[in-house]
Amino acid sequence: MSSVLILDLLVQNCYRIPMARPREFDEEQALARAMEVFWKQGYHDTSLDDLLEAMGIQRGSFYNTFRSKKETYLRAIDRYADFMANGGPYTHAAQMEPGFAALTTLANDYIESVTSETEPRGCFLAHVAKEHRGNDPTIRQAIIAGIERMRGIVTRSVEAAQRDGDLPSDASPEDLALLFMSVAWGIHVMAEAGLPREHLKKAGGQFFAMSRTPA
Amino acid sequence: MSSVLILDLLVQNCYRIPMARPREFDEEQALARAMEVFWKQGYHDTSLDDLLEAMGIQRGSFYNTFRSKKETYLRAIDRYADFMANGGPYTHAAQMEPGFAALTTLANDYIESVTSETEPRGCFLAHVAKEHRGNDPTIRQAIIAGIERMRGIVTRSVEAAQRDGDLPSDASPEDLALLFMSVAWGIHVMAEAGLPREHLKKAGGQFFAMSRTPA
DNA sequence: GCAGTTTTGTACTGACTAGTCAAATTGAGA
DNA sequence: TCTCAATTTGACTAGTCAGTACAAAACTGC
Repeated sequence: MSSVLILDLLVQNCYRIPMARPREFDEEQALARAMEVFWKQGYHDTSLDDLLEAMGIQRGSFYNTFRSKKETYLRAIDRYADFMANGGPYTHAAQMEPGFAALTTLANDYIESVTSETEPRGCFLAHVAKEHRGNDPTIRQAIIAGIERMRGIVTRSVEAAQRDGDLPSDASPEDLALLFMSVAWGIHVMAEAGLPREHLKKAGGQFFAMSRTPA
Repeated sequence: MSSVLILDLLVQNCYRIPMARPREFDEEQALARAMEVFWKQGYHDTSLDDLLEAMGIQRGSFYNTFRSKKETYLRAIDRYADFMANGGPYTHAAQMEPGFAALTTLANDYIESVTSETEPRGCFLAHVAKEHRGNDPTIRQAIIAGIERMRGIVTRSVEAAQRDGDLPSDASPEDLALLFMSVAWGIHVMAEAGLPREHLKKAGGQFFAMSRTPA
C-alpha cells in the first residue's frame, strides 16, 4: 500500500467525507428471518438460496453484511438465547405463575408444540444440539452458552417450587433444572421420531406426578 | 426378448447350470460395518466413500448388493433394533438384575457412554431420530419400529420394578418405559451439546431418586 | 452533475455428492 | 482348457453446494 493511499484513508476517516447509498434492509430483521429458517429446516437442509429468499436480500448483500452462512447461524443461536432470556415464554410463564405450576405449564405447552401436526417447533437450541454432535467447537460454545442462560431461568422456577415444598429441598436446583430440560428435550426427540402426542403427554405427566413431593 | 432367450433362461433355471465368480465379501459383515459408520458419523456426514472404505468393498459391488445409501441405512436401523432386542445390553442387564436395579445401571452406563471423552456413543436409534426430523416417512417408520421394540424390553423391567414396589403401580408401565427412554435421550442430547458428565450424572441421579416410590 | 458506495443480478469456481456404466477380472462348471 | 456370468474396478455423469467476481443500476451528500 502506497503512502498516498494511506493518506487518503486518513483523510476519509478524519473528515468523514463519504456517504453513499444506504442499506435497504434491516439487519436485525434479516437475522430474525434467518433464524426462522434455520429453526424450521436445520442448518444442513437450509441452502444459501433458501436463506437469501427468506431474508429478502441478495447474495452480494448477504456476504457483505453477514460474512458467511455459519457466522449467520452462530448469530442466530445467540439471538435466540437472548430472546429466551428476555421476554420469551419461559420468563413470561415464570412471572405469571411461579414455581411448580410454571414448570408444568411450560412442559405441557412444549409437548403440545413439538407434537403439533401443522407446525412442530420445539426449542431452537435443542434442534441445534441435535444436529451438531459437538463436532464444531464454535457451535458447541454457542449451544452451551444458550443452555446455561436458559437453565438459569428454569432454576429460578425450581427454587420457587422448592420453597413451596413442591420439589425436594435437599436437591440442587441447578441439577433439577437440568433434569427438567433434559426431559423436555428427550420428549422432543421422541416426538420427532413420530411417537403420538397422547403417549408423550402421559409420559410427561408421569414425570411431574413422580417429581412432586407429596403434600 | 426372443423365444430362444426365454428357453435359455428356463434351461438355466431348471438345470441350475450357471455358476460364476462368487462374492468376495460377507454381506452381513459389510452391513455391520456400515452401521458402525452411520452410528459414529450420522447419515449426512457419511459420504459414500466413507461407507465403501469401512465396508471394504467397491462402488459397483455396493450398488449391486445394497442398491442405495438410504436402503443400507434403513437396513442398518433394523439390524440395530434386532441386536438390541436380542442379546444387546438391555436384555443382558434385565436378566442379571431385573427391576429397578436394571433401569438404574442401564441409565448410569448410558450416561457414561454418551459423555465418554474418547468415544461417545449413545443409542443409534437416538442418533437417527435426532438427525431426521420425521421428514422422511420410510426412516420415520424404521425409527418407530425400533423404538417400540426397545420400549417392550424396558417395559418388562418397569413391570418388575412395579411388582417390587419400587415404581408406582398405578402408572402404565408402557408410559413409564417411554419416560425412562426419553430421559436417557434427553441427557444424550445434553451430553452432545457439551454439558459436563458430572452435571448429567447428578441430573440422572435426581430422576431415579424422585421416581422411586418410598419404601 | 459528480463522487463514492451499496444493492442487484448473474455468471462463475472448485469442491463435493450419490449414482451409473462398461470393460477387465475372476472362478466354477463342462 | 474353455466358457460363461457375476463381481470388481475406476472413470464418468449430472447435480448441488458455499462462496467469489463483477458490471450495471441506484442512491446520498456535495
